[in-house]
Amino acid sequence: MNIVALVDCNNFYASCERVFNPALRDVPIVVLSNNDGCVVARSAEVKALGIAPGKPVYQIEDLIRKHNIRVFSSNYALYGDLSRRVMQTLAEFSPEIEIYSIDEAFLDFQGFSRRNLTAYGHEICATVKRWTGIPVSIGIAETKTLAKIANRLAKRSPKTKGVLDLSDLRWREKALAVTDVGDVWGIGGRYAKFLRTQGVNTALDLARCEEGWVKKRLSVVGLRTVRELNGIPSISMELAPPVKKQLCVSRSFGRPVTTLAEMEEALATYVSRAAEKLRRQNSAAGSVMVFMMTNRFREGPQYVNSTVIGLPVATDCTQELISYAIKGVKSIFRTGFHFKKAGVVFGDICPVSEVQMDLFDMKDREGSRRLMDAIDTISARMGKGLVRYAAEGFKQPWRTKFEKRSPRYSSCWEELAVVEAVAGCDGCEG
DNA sequence: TCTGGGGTCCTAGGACCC
DNA sequence: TCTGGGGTCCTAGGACCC
Repeated sequence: MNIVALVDCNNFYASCERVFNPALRDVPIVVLSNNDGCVVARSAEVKALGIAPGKPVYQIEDLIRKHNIRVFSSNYALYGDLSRRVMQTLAEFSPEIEIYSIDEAFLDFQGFSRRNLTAYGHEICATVKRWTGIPVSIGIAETKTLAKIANRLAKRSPKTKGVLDLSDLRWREKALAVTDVGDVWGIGGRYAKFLRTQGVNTALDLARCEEGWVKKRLSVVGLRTVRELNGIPSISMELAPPVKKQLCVSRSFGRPVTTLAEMEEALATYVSRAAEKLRRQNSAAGSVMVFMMTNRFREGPQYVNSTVIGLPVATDCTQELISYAIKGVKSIFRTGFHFKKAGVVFGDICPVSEVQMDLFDMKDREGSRRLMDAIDTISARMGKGLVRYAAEGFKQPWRTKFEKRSPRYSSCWEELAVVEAVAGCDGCEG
């Protein structure tokens, strides 16, 4: 029998902030999106206050003051590093693991069925907590979609102590009956609304829908979901991270951009980040799309535009990609607007080894390859951003804000956590 | 003053070809 | 008055995820 576990970190970003700062334990915490704009993560205390995810922070200033909520900018260096540690720990417990997102992983438990899976789950929770400081919950079931539901219930019910095994049929129906259709993995806001108009209100209602009808109204994706709810595995484990077909880097600006020069700097910077990602997966991009937009939430003249530049020869070389992107920027930039956000999307991505060459291509590709290797090596050894293109600008006044970021405790020498010895401390051993 | 970022997949419809 | 049929490819838009 197919058995899969979904391990999900509890309030991951908020939990990360607590790992190196015990004073934050039991204190309400929110973590903000880029530019310190919206709430993207909440501790349990904040969820209890009813603050919705995605809430713009300026709309909850009063609540923050009243309940003394601690507010943090996103600290991706910290979260990424702790995520890696959690995943490494999980890999000890199953030969097959799919890292689904920064805070979730599916473990294949096939062949484990004779064990007491609930006890095994508790052992995983305890080990991850001990080794990384991060609390996790685990849902176990025959399919990924059911494991998601099990996980959600495990988080909600204190009785489960963080682990719920739904592989027993008797429990499955009960679990589906208490799960709102909108809380099913794969059913978003639009589908949930539509399904409710059809009298489909719970996961159990959805599981009992006729397959032909589901396929017609929710496409084959919805059909897979329904089958999964009935215990038929229809979404397989992805053991290796898939090569990206599209790579995007976009950011809101810390303050409005009004000049072409600044817009070019910003785009050059984003292209540089995107090109690093591209090289990490050994790919080359065949097209570059750039876009820019004003702030749709503000009064004043609005402008949104984008342009795609097809490359004669696909490349992973930063300076070449920057030059195409700058051409795009020049073609769509207009003065007289306060730009809020811009970005770059690489498309027509193919493996570097399969790049179609051009008979009349005169570029020194071997030379650029060596340059890229050198830059990537320096960045890896000496720190990101140490070497960069002049086109990226120096002061970068438009940069995204992270004004409330905690120290990068685990990935930056200057910001390591400091432990002060206290005389007479009896908690120390040896 | 202040409203995130980065992805995937599927479908419908148009263009184009024979 | 009359206007085939079937296939492929591409793109835009819509849905979803964290």
